[in-house]
Amino acid sequence: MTAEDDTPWLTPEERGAWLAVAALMVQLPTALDAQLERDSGLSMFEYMVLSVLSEQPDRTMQMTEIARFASSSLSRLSHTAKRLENAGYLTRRQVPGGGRRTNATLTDAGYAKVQLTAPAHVREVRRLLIDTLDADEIRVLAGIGRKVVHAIDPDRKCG
Amino acid sequence: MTAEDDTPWLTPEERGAWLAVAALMVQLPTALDAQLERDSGLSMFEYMVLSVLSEQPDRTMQMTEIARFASSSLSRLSHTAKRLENAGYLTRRQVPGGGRRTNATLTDAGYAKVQLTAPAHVREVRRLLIDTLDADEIRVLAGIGRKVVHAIDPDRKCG
DNA sequence: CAGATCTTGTTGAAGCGTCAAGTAGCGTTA
DNA sequence: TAACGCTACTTGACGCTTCAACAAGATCTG
Repeated sequence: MTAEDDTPWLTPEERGAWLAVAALMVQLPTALDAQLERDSGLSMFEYMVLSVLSEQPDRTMQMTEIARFASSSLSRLSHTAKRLENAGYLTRRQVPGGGRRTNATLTDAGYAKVQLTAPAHVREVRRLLIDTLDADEIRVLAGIGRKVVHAIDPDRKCG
Repeated sequence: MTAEDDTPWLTPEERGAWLAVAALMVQLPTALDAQLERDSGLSMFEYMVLSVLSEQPDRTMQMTEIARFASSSLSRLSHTAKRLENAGYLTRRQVPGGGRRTNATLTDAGYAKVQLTAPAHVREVRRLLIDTLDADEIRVLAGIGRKVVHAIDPDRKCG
């Protein structure tokens, strides 16, 4: 905050953008979590796990893949998978082949849960994000997201 | 997912933008938290509290104001304030005037902590967000943030 | 002035995420 | 074939956030 140091402080415009992003970064997850919790009893993260499984042809994915896709630690996923397994939404099984790989598979109940949950969730994503912006903003936003994610982790596989 | 229902599913472009935002929304807080934790032992939220106090002329703010500014519940702030108070970074005092208002004030140690922590934090915000984008993107991003935050909570005071 | 209600803030319990440690299969090296 | 190391995953403990309940002061209302 002093006048003369070598810290590259933000300009007023940059600061404004940063404050706006910080607010979005905090509030959007909270808002989406609230809708999911209220309507389905799922957290955003749980929904992402079930959702990504539901998009696979065999409703199956390896734990590590799911974790990468959901930007989560394997530990977090393992805890959550246990809860989802207890709830009857998925099953886990060692992959017979090699290593200690584990596959998670969506059960019929899990698939039904996603089908039931998706519409209201998509509506909320639309209401809060997509329909709030015009086509140009959406295009720019997609680019921004990809650039920032790349800055955070240059050698990431998916996303 | 079925062909005929009234759910306004996302177009491929919209879906791409949403996935990019979702990734940003999850990874940027994690990355910034990691830097702060590593270099200062503070969480992003703790830093925001100390930081906003440091910007007040008298280093003082009412709890409710701080909570609004940090997009947090009063409960979360109360717990965190207790920890920051125990760490010697701030003090709390009932406002003598009316109601049950409580003011938090940054101590000298707290102010020093912010001064010490800010440069590396700003550098990280620059590295991951600001310097990754061009001026146009930053301008658009600021607008997007404000619009989305407004969609989430139309009658919010600050931000 | 008694009671109701609103705002503001704190507290304790429960749940989730993180971190460090442990388990498990497999390849590689000696 | 024993020892080491690597990847993949799980587990338990600890810390933070949330949620519900409570507390404290002010104001309104009969």
